[in-house]
Amino acid sequence: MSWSQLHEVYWYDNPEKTIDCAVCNAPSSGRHYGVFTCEGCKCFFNRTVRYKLSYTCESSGNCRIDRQNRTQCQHCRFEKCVKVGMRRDAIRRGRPTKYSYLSRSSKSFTSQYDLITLLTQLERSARASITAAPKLPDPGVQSMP
Amino acid sequence: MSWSQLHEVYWYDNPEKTIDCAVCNAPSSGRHYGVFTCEGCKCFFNRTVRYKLSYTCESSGNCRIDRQNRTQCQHCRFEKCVKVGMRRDAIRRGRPTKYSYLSRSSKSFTSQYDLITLLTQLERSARASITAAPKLPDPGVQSMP
DNA sequence: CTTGGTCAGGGGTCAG
DNA sequence: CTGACCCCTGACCAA
Ligand SMILES: [Zn+2]
Ligand SMILES: [Zn+2]
Ligand SMILES: [Zn+2]
Ligand SMILES: [Zn+2]
Repeated sequence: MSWSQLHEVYWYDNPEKTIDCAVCNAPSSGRHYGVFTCEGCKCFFNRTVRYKLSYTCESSGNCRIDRQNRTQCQHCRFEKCVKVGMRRDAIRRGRPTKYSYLSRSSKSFTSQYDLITLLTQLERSARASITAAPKLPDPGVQSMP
Repeated sequence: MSWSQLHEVYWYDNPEKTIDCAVCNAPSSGRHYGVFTCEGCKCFFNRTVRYKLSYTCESSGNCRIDRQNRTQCQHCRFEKCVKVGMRRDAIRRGRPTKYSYLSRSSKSFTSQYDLITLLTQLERSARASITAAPKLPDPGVQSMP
C-alpha cells in the first residue's frame, strides 16, 4: 500500500479533519508549507518561491481567489498565499493528534485561520444538510475522490 | 523538451504506433478535450466553444473531414468534433486524474475503476521489484547440464 | 501524513 | 482564421 493510498484511507476515516484550501476553498490535500491548501496552491506557491517569480495584477490588486478563478490573477493568488501564512521554512510538525488544530495555541494566526476555515465549512455543511436530502455513502465507490 | 516535441520524436521512431486525430486523421498530438486530436482541431474546437461561434455549411452538411480539407467547412468540422466526443468539462487545468477517462454512463464504471486501481498497483509493484532486485549472476546457468 | 519532481493537457501567442 | 509552439497548472508518485 502506497503512501498516497494510505493518505486517502486516512482522510476517508477522518472526514472531520478535511479542511478546505485556505487560499481557494477547494478541498485541501493536507498541510503544505504550514497551511491547509490544495495541490494547486501548494505547487503554485512552491514554483513562485523557487524560481523567484513576480507577478502583476491587471486589476486593482483585490481579486477574489476561489476555486474557479484562482488561475486568473497570479499576483493576488500569491498575495493570499502569503497572507494566510504559507512559508517555505514552515516548521514540520509531528503527527497531529485528533483535533490538534483546534487545541493549538490561538496566538498563532495560522491556527486561527484554520479554525475560521473549519467553522465556515461546518456552517456550509449544516446549511447543505438542511436544504438537501442527506446522501448515503455508496460502499462501492467510497474510495473515489 | 515539450510534450509536442517528445511526441514528434516518438512518432518519428514509431510511425506505425501514432494515434491519428479522430476528426481529420492527421497525426494527433495527444488527448485534447477527451479525444486524440491534432493541434489544429484542438484549437478550432476551443475557439468555437469559447467564442460561441456558429457556422453554416455551404453544401449538404455531409462534408468529409480529412487533413487536406479540414478548413474548408467549419460547420461540418465542428459537427465532427462533437460527434467523436470532444467536450469541455468543468474547467479544470493540470493533469487529469487517471480515472477521468472512464465513461460516465457505463454500467461497468465501478469495475473499470477497480481495474485501473489494480493496474496501477501492479505497475508500481513491478517497478519496485525491478529497481529493488539485487543484480545477482544467474545461478540457473551454472546448474544446467 | 509532507516535500519536491514529473508531465499530460489547458490555453495563449503570433507569424503565415 | 489557422495551428505549431510554448508556458502554466495541478494530480500523481517516490522518498
Ligand atoms: Zn487552493
Ligand atoms: Zn489581482
Ligand atoms: Zn485534426
Ligand atoms: Zn459542410
